[in-house]
Amino acid sequence: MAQPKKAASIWDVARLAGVSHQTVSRVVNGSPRVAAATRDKVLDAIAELGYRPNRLARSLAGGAAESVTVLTADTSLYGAEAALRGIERAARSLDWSVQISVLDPAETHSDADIIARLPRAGEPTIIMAHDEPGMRAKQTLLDTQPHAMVAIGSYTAEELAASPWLVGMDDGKAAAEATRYLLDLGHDTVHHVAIPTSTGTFGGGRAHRADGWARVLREAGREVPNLVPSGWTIAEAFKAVQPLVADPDVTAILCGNDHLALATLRAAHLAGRSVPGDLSIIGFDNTPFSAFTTPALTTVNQDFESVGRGAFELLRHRVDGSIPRPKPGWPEPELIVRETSGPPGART
Amino acid sequence: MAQPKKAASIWDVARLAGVSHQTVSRVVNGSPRVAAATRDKVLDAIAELGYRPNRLARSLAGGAAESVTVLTADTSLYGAEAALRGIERAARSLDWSVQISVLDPAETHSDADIIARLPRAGEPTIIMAHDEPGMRAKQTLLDTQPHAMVAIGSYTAEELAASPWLVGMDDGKAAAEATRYLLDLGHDTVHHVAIPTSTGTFGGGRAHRADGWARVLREAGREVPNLVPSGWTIAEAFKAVQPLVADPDVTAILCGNDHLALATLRAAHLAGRSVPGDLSIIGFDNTPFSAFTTPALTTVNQDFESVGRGAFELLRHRVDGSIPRPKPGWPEPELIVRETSGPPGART
DNA sequence: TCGTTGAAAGTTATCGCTCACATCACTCGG
DNA sequence: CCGAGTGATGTGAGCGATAACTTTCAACGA
Repeated sequence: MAQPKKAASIWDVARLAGVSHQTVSRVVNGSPRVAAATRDKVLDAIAELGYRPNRLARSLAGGAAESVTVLTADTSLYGAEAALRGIERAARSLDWSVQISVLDPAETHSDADIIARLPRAGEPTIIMAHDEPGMRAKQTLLDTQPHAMVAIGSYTAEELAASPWLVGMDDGKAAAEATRYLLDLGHDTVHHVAIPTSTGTFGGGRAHRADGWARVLREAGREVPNLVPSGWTIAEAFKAVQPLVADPDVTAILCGNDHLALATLRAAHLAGRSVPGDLSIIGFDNTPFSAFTTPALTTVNQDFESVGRGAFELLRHRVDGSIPRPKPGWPEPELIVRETSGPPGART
Repeated sequence: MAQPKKAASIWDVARLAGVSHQTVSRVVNGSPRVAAATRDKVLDAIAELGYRPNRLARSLAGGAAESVTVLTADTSLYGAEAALRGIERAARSLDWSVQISVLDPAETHSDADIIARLPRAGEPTIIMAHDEPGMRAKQTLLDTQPHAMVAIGSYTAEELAASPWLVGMDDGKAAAEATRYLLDLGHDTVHHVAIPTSTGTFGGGRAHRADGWARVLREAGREVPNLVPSGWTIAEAFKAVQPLVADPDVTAILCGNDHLALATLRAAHLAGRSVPGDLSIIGFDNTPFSAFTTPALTTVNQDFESVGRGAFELLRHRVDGSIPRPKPGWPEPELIVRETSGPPGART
């Protein structure tokens, strides 16, 4: 066993069972036109040799896909992780395999670079990245194999309808809802600490969370405060929100995700401001920890896992050219009110 | 473009460049024995056709591995996620591809089931799972392809030395250190809320964190309290620690990971116990959020990403039969004292 | 001048499997 | 009693590369 003894091939099984390789193939793939006795012989041989089909050879020969590659920006983000889980589950249940490839935000990936990550031309691919390299990857795939790619992100209903290769949720609407909720609570205005994708500094400008927030403020005739940009890490956010929590006029902050909200909560605490008494904080994503912070975070729940599953389904259909576009069968983002939000000056 | 136009193969390139397919192969693989003029012709053809090698075919023919499959239990655990990131980074830098396959803890996976997840016989595999299915997967691979598998986990120095296919850190030592630290602070004893892998109910019984904890208590001549078992989720932990936080005699709790610690912190808060005044809480893993809770969690830092990288390196060497075993070049687990720990009855 | 040498390029076999077709042995209707 | 029909198998050709030879041909030394 220590010796990497060559693995059994379909031919070895065929020889041992005394049949042709094609018959073995039929048995393995569950073809109905095989005599029961023959099937048993083959099955025995397979067991004895410990044979198992080589997926590589199979896809090479058959052209059957049965494999997805996920191009992602950062698996440490809760949303990305959950979506990946959804993809994996869905794929697994159909016996597809899942490859992941992390796009480094620091590097500039050339088209060739991106293409090189796919195991073969026409490889079904899901893109989960909204940063510069992600956008580039999207464009590259759109140009080379539009029928075998799908992108996950946050899009408005119109965008989703316009591009059959887009999957996502309208978190702009959710951000609007959260903002309106804070306004209704009596806050004069709401500040926004934004995740990098919301700063709209690169092509495409996915700034939906920020858009929804700004729209509601304008509709309510309020001043739209400068958006506070933050990096993805909690530490960056902690730094970014310092001026905000130090300003006593700021009574409500909508954060781009729960990590930023946690940083804001911490910063507020250290600045001596009580939450939600002096300051209301709302997060985004309903990250598992969010229900257990002190005070517990008010946040927006998003079912990323379903989105991941949906992306896989859509991709599968696009690849085999069937059904045009399945309905997004997942719940809309929804505000979950916990303990970090309340009326201004409510000193609990 | 809408039509899944067949991708260019090496033959197409050869034809266009007016050379043999082998010459194209030489150019693609950077063989030195190709005339400059020929190389240019081929390169032009490649560019014109947008040709790119098919990895499947390449591995089929060459036998070159260039692919790892990661069998993991749960990508939502910080440790697993970080290790996966480490693996991906290391693999990517060598141009290997990474497959992931999530083992469902609820299902009982048969050997065949596990084997079926690997794209081919002898597929290099890294196992990151300590639950029932993970153990089974480990055994299966150990039996069928010991030279092409590596397992990540927490092991003692002796275990690591004994099994050349093991990679990990000695978190038992770290747990011991944390326990000793609490004892030195003046606590009579330390309670332990354990992650599922520490309850030792299944084969192998990886109970290192709990072991280290119990050992120190015994060495100090203290009573070893009953270990409090918890599930992986924060909600489960929250439920499990209720009796603990309700008991005023409990002054120090070591938690199996930061999520459990967060739940404990929350439960303590709701039970009206101040931290660290009435109760000290220590977590494990130094999860990103742990520095930003209020109060900030004292925890044990572990460099999972390095472990992941190390696992990949080891696997690579095992596969090609080189170097017996590289030294684990990552930092040992280390206690990070923040705000949730202090002397008993210290009412800050 | 002829054989030697070695770089450059071409040929052929293979990897493990699926596809499309060919073959073979029966069974059944006229 | 024979050809058609049908289910069970076998045969051969790729899929897209790489590996291991073989061939071609110009340069070079004796």
